[in-house]
Amino acid sequence: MAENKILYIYRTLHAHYGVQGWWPFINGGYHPSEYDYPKNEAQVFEICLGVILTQNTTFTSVVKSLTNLHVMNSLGYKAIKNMPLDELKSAIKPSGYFNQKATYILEFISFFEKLNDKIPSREELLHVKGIGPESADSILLYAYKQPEFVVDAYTKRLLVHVGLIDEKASYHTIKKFMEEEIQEEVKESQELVILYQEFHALIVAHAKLFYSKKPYGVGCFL
DNA sequence: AGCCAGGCTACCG
DNA sequence: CGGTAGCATGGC
Repeated sequence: MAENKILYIYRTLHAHYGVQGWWPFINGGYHPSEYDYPKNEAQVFEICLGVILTQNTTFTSVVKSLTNLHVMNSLGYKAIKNMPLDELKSAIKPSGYFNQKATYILEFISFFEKLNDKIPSREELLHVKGIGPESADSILLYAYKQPEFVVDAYTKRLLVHVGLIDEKASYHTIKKFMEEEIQEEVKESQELVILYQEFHALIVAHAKLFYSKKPYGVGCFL
């Protein structure tokens, strides 16, 4: 059976850049080819925290913020909840928008505590202030291993450039398109999760090189 | 020096 | 509804 274009893009990126091993942790770093992360509640929360901090920011800036919290022995929801607001803001300053993000983090923590280790639904996540569609999907995919494809600005640029979606396509449209294309070939949930995780990471790795500045897609081999 | 980063909310027409 | 200003720091 002929592979569809989306799966072709995935195979090509994977062959080119190799396994990405997202999500990275402060403790443990990258873990390519190991998909049993997160291993505990602390790692689940660290991913959620990283998702909020990385909104419209580079992950290297996020690592600085997470490291600040870590050296203060405060890289956990209980510690963050109990620390002075100014200390939190100062710790996450490198990631930008620290006033907003401090509020978002505290909002998320009160939501997270009420979960009692249950997996949140996408709808529930979207009701938390500061969690939009991409953050909700990132949390579900990387922290909770749910098969939700993550769409970001890079994904859209790439798909527009190769002519698979329209410039005006919404987040939802792009997400459903990707999920349907991929599920033509991959049905099993566990396999789907790993593919979604790697695919999004590969798109980011590739797009950093060819889709960061206009005109987008110059030199892209897809 | 200016543009961009792994977005989201609030508010506008 | 769709479109956009504002949010803030750091890297190149």
